[in-house]
Amino acid sequence: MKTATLREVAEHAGVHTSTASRALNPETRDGVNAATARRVLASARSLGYQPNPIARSLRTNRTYTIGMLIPDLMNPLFPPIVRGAEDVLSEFSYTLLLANTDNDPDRERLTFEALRSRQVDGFIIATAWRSHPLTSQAVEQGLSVVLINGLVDGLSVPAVVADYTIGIERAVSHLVELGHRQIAFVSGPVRMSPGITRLTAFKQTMQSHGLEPLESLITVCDAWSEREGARALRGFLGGGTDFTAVVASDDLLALGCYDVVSEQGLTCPGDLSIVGFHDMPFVDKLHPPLTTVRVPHYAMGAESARMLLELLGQRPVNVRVASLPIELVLRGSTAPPTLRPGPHGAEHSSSGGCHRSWR
Amino acid sequence: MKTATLREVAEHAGVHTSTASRALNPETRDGVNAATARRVLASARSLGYQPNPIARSLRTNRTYTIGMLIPDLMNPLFPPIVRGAEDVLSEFSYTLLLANTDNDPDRERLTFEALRSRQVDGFIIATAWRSHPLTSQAVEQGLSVVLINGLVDGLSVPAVVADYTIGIERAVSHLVELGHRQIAFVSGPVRMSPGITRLTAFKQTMQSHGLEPLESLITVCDAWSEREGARALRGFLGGGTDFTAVVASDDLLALGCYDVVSEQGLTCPGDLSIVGFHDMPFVDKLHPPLTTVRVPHYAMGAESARMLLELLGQRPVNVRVASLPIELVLRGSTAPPTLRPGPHGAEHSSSGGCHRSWR
DNA sequence: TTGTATGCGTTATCAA
DNA sequence: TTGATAACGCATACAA
Repeated sequence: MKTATLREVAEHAGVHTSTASRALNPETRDGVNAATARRVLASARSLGYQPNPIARSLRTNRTYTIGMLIPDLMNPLFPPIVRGAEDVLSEFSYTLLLANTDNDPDRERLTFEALRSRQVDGFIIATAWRSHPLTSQAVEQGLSVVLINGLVDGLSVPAVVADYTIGIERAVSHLVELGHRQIAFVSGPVRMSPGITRLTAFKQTMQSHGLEPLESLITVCDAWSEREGARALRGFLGGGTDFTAVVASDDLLALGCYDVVSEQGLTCPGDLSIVGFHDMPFVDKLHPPLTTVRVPHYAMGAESARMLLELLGQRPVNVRVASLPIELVLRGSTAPPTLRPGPHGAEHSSSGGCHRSWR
Repeated sequence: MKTATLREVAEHAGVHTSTASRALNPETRDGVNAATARRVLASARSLGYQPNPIARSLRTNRTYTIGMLIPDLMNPLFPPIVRGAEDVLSEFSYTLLLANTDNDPDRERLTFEALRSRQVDGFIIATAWRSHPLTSQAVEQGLSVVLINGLVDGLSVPAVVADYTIGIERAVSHLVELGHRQIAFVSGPVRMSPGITRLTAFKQTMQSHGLEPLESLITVCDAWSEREGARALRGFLGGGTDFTAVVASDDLLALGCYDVVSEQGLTCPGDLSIVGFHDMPFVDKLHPPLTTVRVPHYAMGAESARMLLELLGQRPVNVRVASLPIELVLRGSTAPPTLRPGPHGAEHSSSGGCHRSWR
């Protein structure tokens, strides 16, 4: 089932392949007699001509394909990102080559080279390492790269992120407004861009409310996983420092906290308010529904593709970082702290809202 | 940043390009002097030679790319399927081209043609329509296609599915063992292969237990969505036929049932047992945790890729349908029917376990 | 405005 | 065992 070739179209129209080529290509069509152009187009249609992108690519060094590197499609973060990118890419007749890296440097390198050797026109990279030689080298070599979900330290490269800082700000402020003063933070890995950004934002927001972010109420996790989230909360509960609320840097971390809450016979939000981050699918179905920061993943994916396409365009474009708006989604996992009779009792005292009963 | 070409390698090694090509290609390497071969390989390595797949494809008509058509990556079903496929494809140096179709025939056709014109070596198609001209034509034209998640009526084509029938059997039998007799079924679209398969399995299993599948307790939904699931359950509740349990053909449908349960002030599993299908991520976190049929999506994706690769291999292979094992995951949404005092009261009577109180 | 000629980087056929 | 040559399908510099 071979499709017609340019030559066949040309013969059918009674012109030479070069003329046919020009007529078929909108860019060069005006250099050809309108009548012949019409004739060629008619022939092409009648023969069901489809240009062979392989041959074209060999000639033009453009494949109209984009390589996308993500850690793991099975992390609920990524499907909407990928889908957003694919939607705009396909709109512009680009095709997406997708590869998972599991955040494993070797696998990253391998898949990157595989895509590169396939002559993809550009890359969308979703591995959010702050230090990422792969990206640095790619940029150095003049490859077109757009980062999504994070930045690389010290590297000027187009990127799409969300207003993570504002997200954390909203989360913390919400808790403070509810009356919480002792707020714990479950941080994602600080070697990853969103991890450090959110941790920093947490500390700053606390201070801007006149609250001290206590080291004993901050745990930096090794991964964005439920297990790590659970570990963090267990640590807080056994750590001897009172707290009435937890901000998690990610919904999976928050889910881990949920597990510990029921494991320890506590209640949320009665004993402990919890805020997540990302608004993953179905966290509104949890018990209680998770208050969380909604990140516009689909829009981010779409924007990253638009940015890359722009980068690939003729005219030079200045590097920029798009930061998409974010919102706090109020649900059932946050409430005012319960004032239980404690040794001091005052809401603002260091052990106010003392919940040590669940230790 | 151009990579070295074959010609450069040949010159460096002091041989002709054709010799270099032969030396580099394991298939043809034995047709070349061992010493020269070594010399060529050394040159290639020292120049960092990477074959240009575009040029190779133009010549060989093989791209080592696979096109994958899925309805929507944002449906939690598909990420593991895609990931499974990508993992084995990349293992064999194939690259995945991914496209979403939204089950829209026009978009399907467009993306299919786009991938085809890119000369993908084969297709993995995850749109489970029972009647699918696209697939039929592709097969007719001799394209390599593997279906995943469904079959096309009357078409002999390799496919990977799971034992959906057994899954439904287990679900229904589980409910029957718990004592349920009036069991409703929320069916997916019957124009889709998994939809009709599960509906048929439900009816058969009911009959095998000596129970009559009542039309008034079966609703065929238009989509695998929460909204449709909710609509179905509302219909049952307002339909005048008693029932104590619901089997949903999909977890999203089951989620819709959950919504109606709380909307109507009912309890699950107290008033109503619910079984889902698929074991989507996080349904174990629902309240109550969803009893559901676990479908091995990742393994299915991986198997579909293996099958396609085999199909692409040299020796002809007979069409087959791989049906992967499935299991029922018992969680909190199923329990024995509550025996409330009803007009008849007998457990096995037609209105036994009458729960009309929630009408 | 159209045709000629050439090359993109490979592989495959044929001779030597 | 190796080299010369053509061809895959298209785009483009140049000539007409």
